Amino acid sequence: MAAAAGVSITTVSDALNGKGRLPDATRRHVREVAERLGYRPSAAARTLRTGKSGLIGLTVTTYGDEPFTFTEFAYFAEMARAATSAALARGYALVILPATSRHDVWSNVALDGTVVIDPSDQDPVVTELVRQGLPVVSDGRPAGTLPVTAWVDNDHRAAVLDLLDHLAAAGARRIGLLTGTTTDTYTRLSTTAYLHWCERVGQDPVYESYPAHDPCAGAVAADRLLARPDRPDAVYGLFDPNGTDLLAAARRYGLRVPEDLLLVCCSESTVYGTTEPPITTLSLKPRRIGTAVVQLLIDAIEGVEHDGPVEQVIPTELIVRTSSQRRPPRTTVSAPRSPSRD
Amino acid sequence: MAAAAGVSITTVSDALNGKGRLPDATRRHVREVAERLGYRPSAAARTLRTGKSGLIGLTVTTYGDEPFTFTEFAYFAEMARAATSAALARGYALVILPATSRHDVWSNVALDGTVVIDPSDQDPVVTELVRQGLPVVSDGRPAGTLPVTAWVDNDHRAAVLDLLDHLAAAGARRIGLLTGTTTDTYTRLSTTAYLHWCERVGQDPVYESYPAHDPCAGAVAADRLLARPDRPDAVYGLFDPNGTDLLAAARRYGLRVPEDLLLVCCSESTVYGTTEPPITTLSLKPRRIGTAVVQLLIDAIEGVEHDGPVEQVIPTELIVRTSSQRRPPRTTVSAPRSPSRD
DNA sequence: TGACCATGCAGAAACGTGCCTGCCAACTGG
DNA sequence: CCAGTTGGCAGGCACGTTTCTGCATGGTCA
Repeated sequence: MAAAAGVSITTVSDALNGKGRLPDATRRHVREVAERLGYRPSAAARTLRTGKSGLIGLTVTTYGDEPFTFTEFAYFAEMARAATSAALARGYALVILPATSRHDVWSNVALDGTVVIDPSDQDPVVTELVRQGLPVVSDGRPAGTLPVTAWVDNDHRAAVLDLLDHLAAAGARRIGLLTGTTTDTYTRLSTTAYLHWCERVGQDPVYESYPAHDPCAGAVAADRLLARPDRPDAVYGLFDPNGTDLLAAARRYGLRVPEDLLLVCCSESTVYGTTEPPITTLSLKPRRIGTAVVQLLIDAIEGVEHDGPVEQVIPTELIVRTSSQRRPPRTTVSAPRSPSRD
Repeated sequence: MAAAAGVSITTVSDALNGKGRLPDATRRHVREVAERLGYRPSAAARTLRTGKSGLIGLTVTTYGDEPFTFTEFAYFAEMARAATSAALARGYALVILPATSRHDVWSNVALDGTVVIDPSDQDPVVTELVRQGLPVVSDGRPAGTLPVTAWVDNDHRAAVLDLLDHLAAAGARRIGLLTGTTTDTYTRLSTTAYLHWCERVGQDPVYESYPAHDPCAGAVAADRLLARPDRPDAVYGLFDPNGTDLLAAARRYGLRVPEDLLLVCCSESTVYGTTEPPITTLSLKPRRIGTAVVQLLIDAIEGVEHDGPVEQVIPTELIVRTSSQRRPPRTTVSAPRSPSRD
């Protein structure tokens, strides 16, 4: 390449990177030759020399044997998409990595930093990365003393309390919970918020737990919850598929929604706008979270100072639909759903 | 590191890579010191030296301004998940890249090869990669003379013909199609298969098109299709959300499913098992496609010879549910859905 | 006219591997 | 006892950048 342009290696580098003291003529000439030859500088060499790879990792905690939970929960898909977009917009690319510390893969890729979704307490991957001096930003407030660079999360407690108040205001006397057996922060915070609320209003807790990664178990647990002698007249489901599961279970028991049973679930799926009846959902705004996480990470990589705290709380949104309104509005032709933009 | 272990750099390299002529004692010693120091060989240097990065790209064609379509279609999410798993299982990591040839990102990452989902004819990214000598495997039979290394696809034509026969056997007299305005291979093949089928059985085609990336437009198009004077008594929707869209539209027009309207859509979403009524779906088996694509790509990277053709056709699966059966089975308590495993 | 500076470029040292080559010691066979 | 072989390691080059330094040349100013 340098030979083809009749200049030195230094000049090529300077011309392409806009550095050095070169007249425009030389710069143009070099770029033109590079274009003609289809020359692409070696990313590996650049990375070796500069120490920056332009790659950031994305790690999703794994339930079960499958490495990812992308599919079951629209949350992860949306969050990952937003993160990818945000990274690309700033010239970075995203690498998807397993949460398990498989040396052979992790050490094969030179990362500038990593996004970790829902890290467990004492997460070995995180501690290893931090030891290497790499910035780590987590989606989900880190448990314990996990030394992340920054984190982004919702206020799960407030969201659940607000949601339960909403159900109570709609007439619910006994609200049930469909929750998970896993110990991740989301499940834990949401469940304790529920228990607190029950204590505050003097209701006996009514809940069923199941392993969230098993879609079959979700349907069974929904059934169990509605089969109880102390059957709730409203249910909040913590996970994405709970809405359809609960709706199906309600139909099996002849319960009308919302007349006999109020329903809310936490989901990012748009299908709940067109179910019969449409189901109220709690959105955690994964796109905003994915974007925020990546921004914080790249800021840390590039040494941008944050005077504020490196914690960011994203507000949730309760999308109220028919399933949580005791008096459903007069049935009218519902407008086609419109795309939500954040 | 070499100094800490009291050996030469060569010995360290040989010890960690299992090469050279070293007694087990030395090998163990070096590995132990490396472990103690938390030493990780530089991925950038290794890549520079060997020419292999252990990274493969994943590119999704973009509709509209958002770089990815992950969310709308469970297909992409499942396919990406399977591809990621398959790559990791063979020691590779996946990098998500934009389909647009943004130099700054593409040239920042050293790839060993790339998976391209649904490349357009004359795709500039593909031709550029091939020019660089990198293997490219596409999900979707490449249009025109696109020089991909290998490809994997379904037999869309056969799938559609089979599906239409199924609807006709269930009593459909006039089958409508909800299709897209885009020119990707999937849409094109499916639509022409529909037109062929219509011609064969002597039915006038009844279809509505809309830009598939716009979820709002899908609902409107579904409405349009059922509002036509030549209203079909069965509809096949090419895209994931069409099922719920059509169901909602049918309710608005007072049409019972499946008594007045048979419904099938192409989707990987599990929600169609619990809608009212459950909707028959055509599954393209994205997990098998994602796995196959990555296997072929890594085989090409590692120089594994294929005596057979480097084309692979994955069978589709028609998951028959109530919505496409004119005589619905006696209503019974439907079993909770079980996870499908491929 | 000589000192000084700006301009335009080239040389060369790293970055951290992998691998080829080579050297020394010890062992082996005749 | 000596040539040949084998085991055990170290030296050193190359991968393709970035960047620091340095060397000319020509212009400016006192």
